[in-house]
Amino acid sequence: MVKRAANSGERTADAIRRAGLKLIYQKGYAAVSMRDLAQEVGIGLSSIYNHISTKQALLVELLLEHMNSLLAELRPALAESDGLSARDRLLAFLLFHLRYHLTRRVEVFVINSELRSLEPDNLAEVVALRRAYEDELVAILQAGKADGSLIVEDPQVTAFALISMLTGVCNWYNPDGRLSQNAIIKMHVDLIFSGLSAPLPERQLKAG
Amino acid sequence: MVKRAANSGERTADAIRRAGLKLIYQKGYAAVSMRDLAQEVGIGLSSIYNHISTKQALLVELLLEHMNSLLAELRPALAESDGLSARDRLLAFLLFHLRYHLTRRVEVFVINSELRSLEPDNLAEVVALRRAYEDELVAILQAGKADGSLIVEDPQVTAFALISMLTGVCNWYNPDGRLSQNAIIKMHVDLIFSGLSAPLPERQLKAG
Amino acid sequence: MVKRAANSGERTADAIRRAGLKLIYQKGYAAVSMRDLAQEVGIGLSSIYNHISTKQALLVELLLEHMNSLLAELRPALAESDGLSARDRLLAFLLFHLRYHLTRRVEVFVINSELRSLEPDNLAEVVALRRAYEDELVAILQAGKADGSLIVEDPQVTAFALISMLTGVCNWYNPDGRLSQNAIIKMHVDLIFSGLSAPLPERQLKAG
Amino acid sequence: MVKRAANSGERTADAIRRAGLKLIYQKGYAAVSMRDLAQEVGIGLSSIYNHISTKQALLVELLLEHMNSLLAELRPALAESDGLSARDRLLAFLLFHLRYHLTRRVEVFVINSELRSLEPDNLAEVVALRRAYEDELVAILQAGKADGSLIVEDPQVTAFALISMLTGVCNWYNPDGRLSQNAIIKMHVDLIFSGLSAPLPERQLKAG
DNA sequence: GATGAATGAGGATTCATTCAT
DNA sequence: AATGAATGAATCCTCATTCAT
Repeated sequence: MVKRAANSGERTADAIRRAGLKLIYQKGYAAVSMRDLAQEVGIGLSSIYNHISTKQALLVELLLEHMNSLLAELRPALAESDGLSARDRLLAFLLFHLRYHLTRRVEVFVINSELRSLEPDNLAEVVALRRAYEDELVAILQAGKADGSLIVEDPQVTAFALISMLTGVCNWYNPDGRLSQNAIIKMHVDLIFSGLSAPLPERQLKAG
Repeated sequence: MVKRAANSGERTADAIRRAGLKLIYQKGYAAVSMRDLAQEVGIGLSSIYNHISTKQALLVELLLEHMNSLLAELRPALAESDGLSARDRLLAFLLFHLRYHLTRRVEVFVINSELRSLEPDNLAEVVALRRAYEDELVAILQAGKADGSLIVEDPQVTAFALISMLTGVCNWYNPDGRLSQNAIIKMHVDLIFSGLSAPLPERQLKAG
Repeated sequence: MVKRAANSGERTADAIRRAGLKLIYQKGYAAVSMRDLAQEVGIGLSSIYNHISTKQALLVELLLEHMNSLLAELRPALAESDGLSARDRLLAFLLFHLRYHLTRRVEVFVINSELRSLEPDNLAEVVALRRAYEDELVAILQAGKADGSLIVEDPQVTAFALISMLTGVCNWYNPDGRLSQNAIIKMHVDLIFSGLSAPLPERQLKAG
Repeated sequence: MVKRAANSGERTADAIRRAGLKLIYQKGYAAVSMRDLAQEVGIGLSSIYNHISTKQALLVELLLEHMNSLLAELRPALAESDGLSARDRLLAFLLFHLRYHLTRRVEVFVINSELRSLEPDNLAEVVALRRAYEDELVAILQAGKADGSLIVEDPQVTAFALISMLTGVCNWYNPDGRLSQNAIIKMHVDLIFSGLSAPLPERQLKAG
């Protein structure tokens, strides 16, 4: 009795993913009920199970899809600076990371807050991808430390610190706010490369 | 079967707060059940309600207590550098923030992940305190921008960026790990003040 | 384990209403648990919520349905005596009221005992219907007072008194008892129209 | 540490009874919690159990006390009309009943609505007293039927009808309302003795 | 006599999920 | 693919009652 376009199944499945992402972002995985989800999508509760097998499966799917696309887009972004210095590669990484995270704030927030909602096996899978991403940055920092183009004492710690800072923008960035993405990106890049300390003459003399 | 001691009431209430903090940290507020909490404390489920009025009230109490103690301890820490330059005051802030957050990782994690579990009124109260804390940093950055001791384009953005980075250590710091608190603190302070870019002669020349 | 039929939904909903009415009659609204109700219906506890939204909603539904049907049936019953004297209209009202209340004793008892279990808004709605019913009687008594066919000092008070008396039969009438509905109705009508006082000659003389 | 007047125990017990009566009247026995009761009295929850053994025991105590005092006051009220006609004795009963019920509306309401909250043994005890009261009225009606001073077909049914009507005043009487107790009493007595039917000339002729 | 703390049982309601239609 | 009905387990919280202090 109910007729839909040929790909209505895919459309519904997509709607479920989108609604799931939105609701998990707003309320957290544990606080989102399948009823909430069904209502947001506009279908009956039990219909959801024609498209996903489990609430947990939906979360896993969302997180894996995010991590895979993050990694998939990182490689070409870094490739452009392939022969260049670690410093340039770091710049490329930063630009990519910030652009990507500012654009997909919701996914980023979710993955950072819902790791603990994952069952062990699923957690391992997601964490592996996340580590792969971090390792790209660690590798750059190690190279920079080696070639002297970057001042890095502990690449792992620095990588964590940078990712924490850069990912934090998702928590407050508002696309309708007073600052453009480019402005925000520039500020962060400057901060990371140059720090806050002003190299004033007198201070340089004192130090000397 | 019933155990009682002089101030058993206070002791139980404390145990509930401690257990609540721990469980919320591990599983998230929404995923912690009052049964879990009772079992962790080692009392009957209904006994919990002799000490807290509501699950939500427990969360609020934990978060407010944390924010209040954070602010209370910040003031004296900053007071020591009262007459000094903005740069010195920033250093004092960074040292305090890192030390405090490395010491109370659990509370910090909880407050950063459970704001969305707060009912509107409670959220407003907690957020107000959090803003007061951030504003201390913003004020320092503004002063540094004004007196030229710090390179800051947008104090608000920089404050967010710094807090994101500094708070991120809670996510990975392990007191039994290979790095001491002091080492971690030093790395972060260096990164914030000086950035990663190495001021090598050849680069300066190139740039010039 | 799962039973289903064409319109099993409606059937279950009806069964819930019937069981609810019966249990509330027997034990009182506050003393009926949803477990009791589910057991009486013969379904799982949580299944009830596929048919009603709330325990309170069930009560409201029962009471409103009763009041609406009472009013709906009153109008045609009165219509037959439309052009007649107030005395005749009163008789029609009494006959209708007694017949109806003797037939639906359970609903009548419930509505008289559970008004205080209603939340304010629901109470207002039910009370409005109840007042509409009372007003029909008040209007008849007023007309009778006006045309002199009835001795009525205060129509409102008399209406309350009559309804109290007539509704009281629900508390003791037993369809298997020694008295038929008709006998009971006759006694009440006689009492209301003529009172208990015997018009003995000597007394009439004394009064004269 | 806590000192009270000598009879503070009795005072508290009384306060509990009063508060219990009030709350049961307002919300119904099942809906009143011991917490409610303690709060109304202004003492700690567990302190209640120094004065009553059980929630049910409180209800029984209230109801028995009411019935006993009702019966105790009825006897002298009837004694005054001891040698007189059944009609006069009925009048005495009506006056007593109305006066008493108008004065102790709360107790009357409670006993009429909470019989079903009584455990079987307690119910039997209360019902026995209630029957004794009703039997006084039945006896008067029987006497009136025998001596011809009252028109009564079935004394039992008439007794129920009268008590229902007379007790109903508790549901709407308001001591601050427009009608005095005396006015209300007169109306009811007139209604019971004379009925509503007006003895108009033409009707008398028709009847003759 | 008063009470703070404890408790097992039970309160209404929601949970994720299944399955026949 | 969609769904209404069903369900056992779990949700937060309140219940009347007890008892050591």
